[in-house]
Amino acid sequence: MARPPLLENGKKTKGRQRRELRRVEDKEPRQVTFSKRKAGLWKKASELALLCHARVAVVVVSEAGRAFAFGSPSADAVLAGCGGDTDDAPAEWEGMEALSREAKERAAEVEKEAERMSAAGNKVLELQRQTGKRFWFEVDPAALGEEELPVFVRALRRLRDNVGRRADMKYATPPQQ
Amino acid sequence: MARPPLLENGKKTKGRQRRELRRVEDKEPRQVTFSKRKAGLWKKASELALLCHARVAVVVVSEAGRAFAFGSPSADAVLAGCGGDTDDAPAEWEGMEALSREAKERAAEVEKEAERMSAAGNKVLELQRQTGKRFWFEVDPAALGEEELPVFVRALRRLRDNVGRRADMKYATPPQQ
DNA sequence: TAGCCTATATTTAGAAC
DNA sequence: CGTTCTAAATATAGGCT
Repeated sequence: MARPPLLENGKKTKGRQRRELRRVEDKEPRQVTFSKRKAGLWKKASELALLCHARVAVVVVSEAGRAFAFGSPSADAVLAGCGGDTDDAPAEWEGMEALSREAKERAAEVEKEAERMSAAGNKVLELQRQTGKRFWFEVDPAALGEEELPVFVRALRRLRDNVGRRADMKYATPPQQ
Repeated sequence: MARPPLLENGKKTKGRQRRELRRVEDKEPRQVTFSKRKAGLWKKASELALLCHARVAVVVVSEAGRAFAFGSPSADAVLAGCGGDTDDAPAEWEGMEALSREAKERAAEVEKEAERMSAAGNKVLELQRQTGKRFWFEVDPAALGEEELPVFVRALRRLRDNVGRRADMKYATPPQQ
C-alpha cells in the first residue's frame, strides 16, 4: 500500500519548484498551471472583495477559447460601483458574507447546483447560436480599435440590466478547433 | 542602533497572522489590506497570463469609489481572443512578455495607457448602442427560464468557478467623494 | 496611501488519478 | 480539465517609516 519514496532523500516530492516568469512551453503542464492558478486568482479576488468590501470583476479567456467571468458581490454590482456610491448596499454584503461562511458546510449541495448551472450554461450557448450571436463582446471588435478594455466593464453592466441585481456567470465557448 | 525586540520571545514580529474571512472592521487596516491584496491580485493575474498566454481582464472598485482595471495583452485582445484561435499571435505575446518584465520600471507609461483605455470604454458603449448589439447573457434572459437563471447566478458564487488568466489594464475613476 | 521588514499563512510545481 | 498530496516558493498581517 505504502508507495516507496520516489526521491533518494527520502521525501515524497520535490515540493514547489521555482518557475521562470515566461510561458510554460509544454501544453500539458501549461493547462494544469492554468487550472490551478485560475482557481487561485478566483480565490484571491473573492477574498479581496470579502475582506475589503471591494467590488471585483474578472474575465479570462483561455487558449482553448473558453471564456470565464467572475464578479463579486456580483458582476453587476462591481460595475455599478464604478460610477456610483459605495456604502449604499450594506445589506447586500451582509448576505454575501453569510453565504460565504456557510458555503463550506454546504459543499455537497453546492456541487449539485454547479451541475445544474452547467446545464443552464449550455442552454445559453444554444440560444446564442440560434440568434446568431457569438459572444457578449461581439459588438464588433474590428470597429473598436486596439485598446478597448472597458468592453468588459460594459458587458457586465449590461448583465445587470438583464438579470437584475445579482448575476455571475460562467460558460465556455465551444473550442474553435 | 539595534532596535530592542518588541516581542518577548525575542523575535521582531509576530509574522503573518491568520484572519477570519470577513470584512476587516477597522477602516485603516482595511485600506492597507486592500492595497496589498490588490497588488497581489494584479501580480497573480499577470503571472497567470504570462505563464499560460491567456487573456485576462480585471476590474476592482474600492470602497472609496476608485476603480482600477487591469488587462493583458489589452482589453481588446482579450475579447478578440474569445472567438479566435490562440496560437496565431505569438508575436503579440512576445511583445507582451518583454513589456511584462519591464513593467515595473514603466509604471508611468502604463498609467497613460490606462487613460486611453478609459476613453475606449466610452467608445465601446457608444458602438453597442448604435449597432444595437448586446452581450452574451443578453441572449434573452427571459428565455432562460426562472429555474436556470438563479442557478446560474449562484453557481459562480461557488469556488468551483474559475477565473484567471492575464490581461492588464488599469485606470482609475475620479474619487466620487 | 505606499514601502520596508520579519515570521507565518497560503499557494502551488510536480507527479499521478 | 479538475483534484490530491508533499515540500518549497510566495504572499502578507502587523508594526513603522
